[in-house]
Amino acid sequence: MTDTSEAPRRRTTLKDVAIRSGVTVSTVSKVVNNRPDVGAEVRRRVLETIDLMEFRPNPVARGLRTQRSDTIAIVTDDLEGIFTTAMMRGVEDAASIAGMGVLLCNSYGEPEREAQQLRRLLDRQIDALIFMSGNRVGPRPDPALPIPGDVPVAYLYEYGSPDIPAILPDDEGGARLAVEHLAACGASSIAFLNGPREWEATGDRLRGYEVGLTHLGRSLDPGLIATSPSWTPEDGYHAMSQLLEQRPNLDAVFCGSDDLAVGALALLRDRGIDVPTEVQVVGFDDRSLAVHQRPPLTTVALPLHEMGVRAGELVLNPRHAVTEAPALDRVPCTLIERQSTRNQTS
Amino acid sequence: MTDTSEAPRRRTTLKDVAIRSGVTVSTVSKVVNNRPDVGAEVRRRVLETIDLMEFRPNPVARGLRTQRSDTIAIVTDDLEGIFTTAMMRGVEDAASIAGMGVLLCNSYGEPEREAQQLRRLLDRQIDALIFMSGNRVGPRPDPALPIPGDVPVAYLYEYGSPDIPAILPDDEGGARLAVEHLAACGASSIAFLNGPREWEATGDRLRGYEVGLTHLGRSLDPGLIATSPSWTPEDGYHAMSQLLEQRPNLDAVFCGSDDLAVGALALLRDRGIDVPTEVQVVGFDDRSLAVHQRPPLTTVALPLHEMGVRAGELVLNPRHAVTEAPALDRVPCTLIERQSTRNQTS
DNA sequence: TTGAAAGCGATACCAC
DNA sequence: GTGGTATCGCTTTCAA
Repeated sequence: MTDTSEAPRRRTTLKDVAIRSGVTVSTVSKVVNNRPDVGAEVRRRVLETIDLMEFRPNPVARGLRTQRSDTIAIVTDDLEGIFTTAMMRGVEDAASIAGMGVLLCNSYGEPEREAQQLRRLLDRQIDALIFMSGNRVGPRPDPALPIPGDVPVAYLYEYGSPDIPAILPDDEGGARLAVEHLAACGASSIAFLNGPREWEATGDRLRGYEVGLTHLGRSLDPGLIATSPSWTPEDGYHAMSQLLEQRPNLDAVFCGSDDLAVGALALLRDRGIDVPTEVQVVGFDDRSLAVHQRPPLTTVALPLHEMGVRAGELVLNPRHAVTEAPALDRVPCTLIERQSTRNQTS
Repeated sequence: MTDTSEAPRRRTTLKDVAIRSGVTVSTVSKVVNNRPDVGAEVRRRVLETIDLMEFRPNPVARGLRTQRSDTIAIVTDDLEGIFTTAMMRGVEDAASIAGMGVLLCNSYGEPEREAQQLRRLLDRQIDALIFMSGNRVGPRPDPALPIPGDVPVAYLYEYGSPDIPAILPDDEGGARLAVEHLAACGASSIAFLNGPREWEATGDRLRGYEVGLTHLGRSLDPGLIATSPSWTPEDGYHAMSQLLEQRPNLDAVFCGSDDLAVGALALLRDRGIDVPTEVQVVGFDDRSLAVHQRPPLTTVALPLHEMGVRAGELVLNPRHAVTEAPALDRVPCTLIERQSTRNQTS
């Protein structure tokens, strides 16, 4: 095998830099960690040598000494969850500000794997831990391994023991947002095409729908609520047709997910009902498909990135937790206006 | 905040064990790494102390000394890819046999991120590297950072410079499998409902379809081939209807993906055409939805797990690469027989 | 402000 | 077989 890559020549160390710049390792170390007690001229010289020699401190050695790793780990049960990436980016953004890296681990939802992963992570001196659900908010059992008290922990998109702070989306508030938007756009009969009951978020969204209507001084009509047995567009399609059967005069429908909304849109199209002039539609989740619908779907966006950021900040500044201790942090959703609802200002 | 977890008491070290068992650290180290040069009695005693004290060697310290991390990293461009998890499990299985752990990193498909991640990984003394595509086989640029020659590298579900071995599914062979199965099940007019041309795998599958038919001594009929503009069931539905229009007498259809097959099944159902008595259907990928179709879908399974295993073994035994140097390893697909095709033996 | 030296927790070479 | 000890690369008192 002809070797195409660089020779594996020994990496330059603190000592190399020290010798080259005519000081001792102590001094170089101070410069690297930019401590104040270093003369300006010396610092300049050392810094110069550092990037001349392309020195990067060995994190393993540093870790041995400091017992830290500048790394925070995310343990998830579902890599493929459609929300993992967005949340992870949030965590990474928060982490990188603090000069930390993020590690992702998959427990496959198996406690045994989780324990194994945690053991590994803890052995590698992880500095903080975030347990994240990939696609579904809900309760979870305690970590498969007791976490040492000096490792901050948070739940993200899931929750459990009140000892561990959790970051969740404000599904209820999001649903209210949708209802209020529809009302503001002139809808008088707003239906709710809900997702499967077993999903915790659907309960929250239903509550938001009800609270929203009530708050608007409107009455609740059970005939305006349909529950789809699944999240698929197909079932959304059927549920929408039911809804129309029960309440032919409805002029708006709030869907519990974008997928359901896709189904609803399809049915409305098949029936020759125009969106948004005859019926307005709002989805939930702001999946990428929302923008590609005809018309582009107005939807409630989950604050995934922001949730990740908060989780990251939370574990990086555990002092917050001590003082404020917000066991449950509900992050507000935002409404993304597109063309499946009428413009509020027109 | 009342602390519910264990006190963070200092972890037990090699030295602790040594003292407790009345030997020196050298000896304990030997036992831990089960070196032969240790007396049976001493070994027993030390081992006993080890699990009495719940000693686990500190991988950071060990890493500093050995320059290794017992960890192999996977860098993927797509965490949410529907195939990531299965391949990752394969890698993990191969790794765990060698006592290695696996780290997953997301480059988000951005070279800059990839470079950043690689820098981090290399700094942390990763022992091997696998670049993995989450959902689509295709060529990729060289690693965003030159990889030191002593770190074995492999591509998984993607490929690039011939210096780096690649593990890919044998899409062509898989397609042949499907065609041959359909023929064996008595199909005389086998259509191919292909996916979008831009996807490399569809080309391979088309070739397999053609080679398969040719090999069976059948002629190729362009009218039996449809190309769906996307992978969605909707487009599969339409393509299937086209196919029937062009060749009303077809009695089998091989679909380029399970999703397309779902669409095809839907159309056949709508048309009142029975599967498998009138038309037999085979999918590709063996997604979980295949088994839930009516009838359950016969499909060609991608050897994802096996591919992961091979990638893992490859980077763990780079000597193989030196001698055999299989730049491209095509792993055979397997046929999963279900009820959308007629039983071969009946 | 700078430097000397003691670790962090393990491995490995070399005596005994 | 077992033990002493230098070493991996860096951080961190503590003196100078």
